[in-house]
Amino acid sequence: MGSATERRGIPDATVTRLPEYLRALTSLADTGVTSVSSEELATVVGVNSAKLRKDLSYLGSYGVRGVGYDVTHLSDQISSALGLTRDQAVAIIGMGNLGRALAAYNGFASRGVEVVALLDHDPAVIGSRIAGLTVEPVADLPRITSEREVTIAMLATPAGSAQEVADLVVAAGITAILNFAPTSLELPADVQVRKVDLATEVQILAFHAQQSRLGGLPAEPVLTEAVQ
Amino acid sequence: MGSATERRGIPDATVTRLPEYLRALTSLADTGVTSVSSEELATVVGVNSAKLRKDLSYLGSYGVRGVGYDVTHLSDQISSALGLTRDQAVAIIGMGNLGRALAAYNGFASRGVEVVALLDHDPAVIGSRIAGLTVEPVADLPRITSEREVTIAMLATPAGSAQEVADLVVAAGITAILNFAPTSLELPADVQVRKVDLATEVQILAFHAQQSRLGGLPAEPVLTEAVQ
DNA sequence: AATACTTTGTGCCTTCGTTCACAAGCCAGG
DNA sequence: CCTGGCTTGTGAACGAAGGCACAAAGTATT
Repeated sequence: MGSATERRGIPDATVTRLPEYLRALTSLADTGVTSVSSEELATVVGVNSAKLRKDLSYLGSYGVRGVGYDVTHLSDQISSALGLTRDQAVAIIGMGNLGRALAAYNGFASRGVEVVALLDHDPAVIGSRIAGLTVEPVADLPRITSEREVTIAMLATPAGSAQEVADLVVAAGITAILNFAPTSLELPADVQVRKVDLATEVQILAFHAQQSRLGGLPAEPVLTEAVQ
Repeated sequence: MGSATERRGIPDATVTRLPEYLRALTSLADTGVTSVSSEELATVVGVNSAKLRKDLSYLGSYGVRGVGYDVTHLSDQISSALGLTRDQAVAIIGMGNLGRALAAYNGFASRGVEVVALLDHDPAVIGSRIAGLTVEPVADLPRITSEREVTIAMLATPAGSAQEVADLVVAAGITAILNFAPTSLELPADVQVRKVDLATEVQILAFHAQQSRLGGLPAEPVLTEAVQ
């Protein structure tokens, strides 16, 4: 992640928080708020206000001292920094349970994400319609990618075929992958991969659950740190 | 007791990686491998081998110098450290697209996660069967939690009701939540929350995709003042 | 038994991220 | 215009995480 060709610009940790800020700002705007202080916004998203200000400072100085930030303007700036000036065209590959759920997920549209293609390599699935789109063969990925300007692929295949499909994705010219398959992918360094592994998340929670179960003891209160 | 399970203060960053190691080890065991070096395992999961060794050292010294780690034994130790000696009983709340997909996801069983309850508060959904379970009313959560020893809740409700439901979850005695709703929750400090937000993940990738698009340029990456 | 070889476990240094705390800057009111 | 009250933006201290490099500790070989 932090390795290789990282432009000395916005730190990774900050980038991962920007979407949170954006969501909170959008929510505030919906309730008619036009101006917000770092303290207020920080409370909403649950972070330290100094961290929030520093994060925003990487984008430029868009706050007004003594006043706060203009909600609309800040939203625009964050959107711009994230590259959301246009919707991101996403292809979902693997139409199992998860793939279908992703295709039908209605939380994307309002946040700059548009699903433009559904792919599978099972002939029994190809051609069926899911969430308003027709499932297409994986083999068509290169054509689809260039025609619809796909920038991001969501991999929802079984673990066994994830690497193989990921190679196809990269060959098709896509450089950003959201990997839902429970396996790690070996890909060129210039391809960005983020991983969402549900069982992993549960196991991390299991650890903390165990800690708090053992934690009530009078022994050592040494580790009462908050996570994240 | 005095020997093996001496896990005092495993760093968060390590905890998040342990499930990855466990998955890789399980996969290795399935292919008949009985012993593995830190270098080999590190390659499989895509991390630095020194980091891997340091991570494992927090659990204790289970490697043999000159040889490596016994796959089965190490798996057991990690499982134990994570608190996976028993399956984690999980309740999924919110039976929309995502909740259904989670309920039907077949990647849990083999990794120590058992879905023991599906909940919703829509009477039209309650009583229907999904993935072998009957959907129950959210109001029954306290009883279900104690009867089935639920330790973790997955929140797959709309953003609007997430906080409200989370409060119920906590009131029912659950202290670990995996939040799929695109909102941040305000909860007591002793409740562990992890968040999975799909749109956020895509937006993070969008940033990196944009970076590599602009990558070759010598100019400044982020200064978008002219945009209005 | 002694030497050669392999791999772990970890001390130390570097890098990255977080938090504090305060000067700088802006608005409002008199 | 000046004063007082807020809030931003950031230098500096602190802390967590990452990675190098090597001594320690084992196996294999002769």
